[in-house]
Amino acid sequence: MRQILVTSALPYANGHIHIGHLVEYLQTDIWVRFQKLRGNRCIYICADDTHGTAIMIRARDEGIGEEELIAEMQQAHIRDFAGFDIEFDNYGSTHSQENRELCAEIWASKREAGLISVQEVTQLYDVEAGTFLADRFVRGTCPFCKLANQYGDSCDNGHHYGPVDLIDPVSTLSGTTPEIRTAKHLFVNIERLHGFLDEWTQSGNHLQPEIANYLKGHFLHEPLRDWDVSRPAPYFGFEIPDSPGNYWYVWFDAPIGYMASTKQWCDRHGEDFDQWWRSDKTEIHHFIGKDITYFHTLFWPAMLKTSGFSLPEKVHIHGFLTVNGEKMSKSKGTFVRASTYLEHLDPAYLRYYYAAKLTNRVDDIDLNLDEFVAKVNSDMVGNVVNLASRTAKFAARTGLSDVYPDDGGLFEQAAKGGDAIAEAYEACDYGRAIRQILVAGDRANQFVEHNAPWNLAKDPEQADRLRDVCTVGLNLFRQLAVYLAPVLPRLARQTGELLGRPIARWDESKTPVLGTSVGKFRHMMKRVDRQCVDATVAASTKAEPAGPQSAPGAPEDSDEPLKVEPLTETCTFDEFTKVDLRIARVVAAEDVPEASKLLKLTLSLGGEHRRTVLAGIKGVYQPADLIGRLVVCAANLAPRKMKFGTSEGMILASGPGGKEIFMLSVDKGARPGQRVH
RNA sequence: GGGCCCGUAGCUCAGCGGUUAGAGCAGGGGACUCAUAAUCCCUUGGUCGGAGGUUCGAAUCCUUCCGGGCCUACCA
Repeated sequence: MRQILVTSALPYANGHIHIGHLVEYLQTDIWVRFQKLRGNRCIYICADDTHGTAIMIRARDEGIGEEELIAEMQQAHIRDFAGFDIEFDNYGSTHSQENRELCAEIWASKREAGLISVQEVTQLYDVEAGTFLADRFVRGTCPFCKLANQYGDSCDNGHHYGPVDLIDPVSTLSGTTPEIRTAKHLFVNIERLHGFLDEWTQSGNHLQPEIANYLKGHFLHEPLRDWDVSRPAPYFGFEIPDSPGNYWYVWFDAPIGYMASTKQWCDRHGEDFDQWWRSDKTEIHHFIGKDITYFHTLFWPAMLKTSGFSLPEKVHIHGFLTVNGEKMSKSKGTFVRASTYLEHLDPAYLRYYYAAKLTNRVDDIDLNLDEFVAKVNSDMVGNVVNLASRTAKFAARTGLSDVYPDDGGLFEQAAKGGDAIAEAYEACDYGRAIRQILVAGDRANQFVEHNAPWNLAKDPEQADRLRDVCTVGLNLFRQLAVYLAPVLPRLARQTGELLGRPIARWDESKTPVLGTSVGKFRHMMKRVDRQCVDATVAASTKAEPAGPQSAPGAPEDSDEPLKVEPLTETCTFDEFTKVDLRIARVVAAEDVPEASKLLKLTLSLGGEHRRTVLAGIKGVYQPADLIGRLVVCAANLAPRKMKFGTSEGMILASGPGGKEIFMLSVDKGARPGQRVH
């Protein structure tokens, strides 16, 4: 019997669980249920990730204390997970006494190993809010391309810089201009463990091959940079014991939360913590998304290594969720919260659909809503549950036969197939497992079809034969329920109730149930109603709670854009008139093949006045569609030499970037060359 | 510029060196009527992104190109 400790990444206490998160928690829950069903000793550990600036700011905005905020959010998370039958053995919090102590212990071992150094870090400081500003809390003008309203670390054109280099920086917390301040931060030297990380990441099957390659090419081919693990006060987190006024950075204490949550479980169950985190007896498996690969495959093993804890046996990394082939979108209603889903749909649907789609690769998975309806209905209701539905009624009268009847080897075949299905689950290749289960379901339906119990039921002399056919049908169904139990625990429970024997172990697929009575059949899964899916999307489309009531019929505009890009400082009329905006006609437009975002436009300001402008709108606008249209351009902007030529102005457009760029258009009658006042 | 993943039937995907390339769904035809308009049988449909190469044999291995996605760097 293996002893296995499994974790999912800790959800951040700053937001609610949505269907994207659920890919991971369902993937993990299925794996854990599988392990338990197989008879392995397995615990599923998780917790809320509660520290950091974002929590501090949010609590301040809501006018409540951080601890109140995180307590409420933890309750909401636990409720959402429970609604999807995600069953943790312990769900803790990084803001716990256990975590504080473990952080201190690990910290002490880093000190002892001489891995901690102090370095000066210069950051922007918001005097009014009384806090240093993380990059995403600063907006300003890019020092390279002069693009306004950019984050503190990089701009939409892909330039990288430090927040201190931003032109006209503004704090998004207070709207004031931050000042530059220097503070001492504590750093962990990871480079000293470079050799170990080379070895650990590249051998032993701890990582998927594409991840191991990625690390080799991106981080391990050069010296590893020191890791900044402290933040100066004020910060919501744990103060570093030997460095008053400094707090552990949220990413230092978050993974330690896995251990702290395990500790709570151990204390509740009289278990020895060291048997789980300092023992070769226990396999540790982390399930995470590809976005946090870096922390779990480099820093985390390095931290564990120097502190003498067990290293993960495997870090399982999954991709992101797309819906209908696109990123989840609030405006399209595909950013669906767990709680919203549960108001309209059965969690079993999503558990099944994700399982059918998941592989052991890092690929993104797509939730196609049409396919979601079709797949659940035809696979689960039409194929699997239908087996019970079409035989249980007859068997309720007769019970099951005492001796397993001849079924042409179907039961044995499906029993043997269990090993391959188990292998697929073990490898996190759930899609493969599901495919095999469905094949067994097809064969079982054929058996029922050929033996037509509905005809046997008409002839009293065929009663024994009828009972035998139903005994086979229900036992073949039960095998499917066993194999699907990790994915559909409720179906397994209902099957246990129907046949009077609970499903508790994988091996029960090898032994038929005989000689028992059969309960009254009740639908085990309803067909997915397309309207409920639409209702879920509609309920998710509602904008964030809008501000003041607007006139009936008026569009309800969210204030999100303003939050993302707060208004800048007042400028005078004279300053405004310094920018000479002109109407221009696009007379030529061509692709810049080597550039990823640029189109080369030739603008006419009337007569012979031409301007060449390189505009970052490739992929959003087609060159052919632009020719002839009127645009607004900043005409007196100093020419800028760029990699692909000189740009002699800018086209006015709004939007956050990426595919969302919206050029300003001009009402009819405007003429090229006219000034915009 | 570098890296990774993907490109197989209308859709979602399996197959990853060996008989005429598969499944589910969708489409077409039939059967059945126990079952949640479920099920069963038959069937249409693919120069396996393109081109080279290795091999007795390639969807499968190699090279290269094209297309899609992601990551990362650099330039301005």
